[in-house]
Amino acid sequence: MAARHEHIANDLRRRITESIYPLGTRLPAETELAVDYGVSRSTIRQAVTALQLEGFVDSRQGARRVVLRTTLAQDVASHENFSQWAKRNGRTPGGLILKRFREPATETEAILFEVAIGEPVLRVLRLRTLDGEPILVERSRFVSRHADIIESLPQDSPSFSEAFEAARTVEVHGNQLIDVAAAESADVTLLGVEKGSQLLRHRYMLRTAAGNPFGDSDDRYKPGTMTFALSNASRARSWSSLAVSRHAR
Amino acid sequence: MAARHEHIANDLRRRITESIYPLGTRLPAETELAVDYGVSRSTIRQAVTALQLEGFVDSRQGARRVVLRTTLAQDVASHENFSQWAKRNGRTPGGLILKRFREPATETEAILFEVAIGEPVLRVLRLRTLDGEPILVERSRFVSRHADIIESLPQDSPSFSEAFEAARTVEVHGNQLIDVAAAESADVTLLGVEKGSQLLRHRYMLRTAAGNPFGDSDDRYKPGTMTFALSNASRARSWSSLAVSRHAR
DNA sequence: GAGTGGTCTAGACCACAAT
DNA sequence: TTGTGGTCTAGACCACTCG
Repeated sequence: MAARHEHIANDLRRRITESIYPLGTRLPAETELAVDYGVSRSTIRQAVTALQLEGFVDSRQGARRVVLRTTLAQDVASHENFSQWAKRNGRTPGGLILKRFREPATETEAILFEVAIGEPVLRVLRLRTLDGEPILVERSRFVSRHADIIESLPQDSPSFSEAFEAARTVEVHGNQLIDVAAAESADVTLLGVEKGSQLLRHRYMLRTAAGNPFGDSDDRYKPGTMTFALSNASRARSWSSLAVSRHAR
Repeated sequence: MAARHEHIANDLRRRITESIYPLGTRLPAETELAVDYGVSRSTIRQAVTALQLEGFVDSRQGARRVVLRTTLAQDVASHENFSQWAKRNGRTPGGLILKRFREPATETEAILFEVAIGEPVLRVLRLRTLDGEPILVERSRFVSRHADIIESLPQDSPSFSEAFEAARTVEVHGNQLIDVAAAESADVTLLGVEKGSQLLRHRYMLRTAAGNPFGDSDDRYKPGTMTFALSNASRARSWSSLAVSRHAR
């Protein structure tokens, strides 16, 4: 099914996050890993290069790779969404739609989403879970046919994006904002945090691959559950085929 | 000097930006490029994978690579530092060093910063202000000659990076992490927040332009004072209805 | 000097796309 | 069916790090 280098990358990533290879330690040499996994050195290089690009390890010619970080983090510069991220890390994403209703677009929304004022906009309040644990509260808005897709989904649909893909609508994050926001009453109840506590907030526009906006989202994470990573691609080293998990269009 | 795959990547990038391979066209096949450049297919793959990661081309098994964008958009906001950001927005950045002392490098720090165990590492605790208002608490570590630069600065120096620049040491952020962290006692006192409250945390390695690590930092912002903005629009660049759903960076 | 990562070759087979 | 990219192997040599 999955390629060997992907399996190996997943395994090494797990070893790092589980502190089998703690922060600041050296990874085994490529040749050693090749023997351990019973593959060629090239295949090992494919795997560790993926970890390097994700910022887990640093690599310098002549020296062993060093573990730079040990926490799982969503890469905000990629187009991977929450459920894809969860699955790639061997976790089970879940979702529960709590509210789902249409309202006419306000003037602001009309400009934001490039629709007419008064055109219906679907508003969704959803709790998202990881391995059954509440992780974040998602407040999203959708226009036009994307709203139809969402309305046809069951209440506990784990992933909207899969439905978009099935409908041949590719979803892409545009500009993103990250800050903290005070928990509202819904957040307090759903995430089990104290009233007035601060949540990690991630806001972003949703766009089709053609660049047309079709909605946005405001995701608020329970403290301690999520880290966002971004890499300064100035050290853009590469080599053939990373562990790029793709989805059909 | 540079590797062949780098030369080839540079050449292909130039051909794309100069519209020798215009937007939406197909790149030559790997085997064809291999013959043209007189190298093996693997070397070609190293080159075109770099272009793929930069968002210039899309790659799908079985089909030729397609040109996705033709402009040299600078990749990812190399995060402007705090004082630069403040000045650009017409605000006055300030800083106050509260602690500044050297301690021998632990084993982890030695590997992380590529120094010998026991070599002195400068630890700095600093309050940073905006128009006189406390905004964030910064915990940073520096090695070697960078430590000397910091130690020579006055206690209220508004910007370390300017001192680095004056010393001809270019500072570059590497991988960055953003999450929330509980306020420690120092944070409570300095930022005037409640005990146990959550702060927006920004962690990053410091590297020279050559890629050598020379320190790191852990910055914690008072809620409501800072928002991080980023965009992955370069990859979202449109081409009809192509699938651009991937992870990796 | 021994070990390690960076580069490169010359094959092979497979999965998927286009026609 | 043919072409193409994705994966993988088993070598080789070089540049660099480290003890």
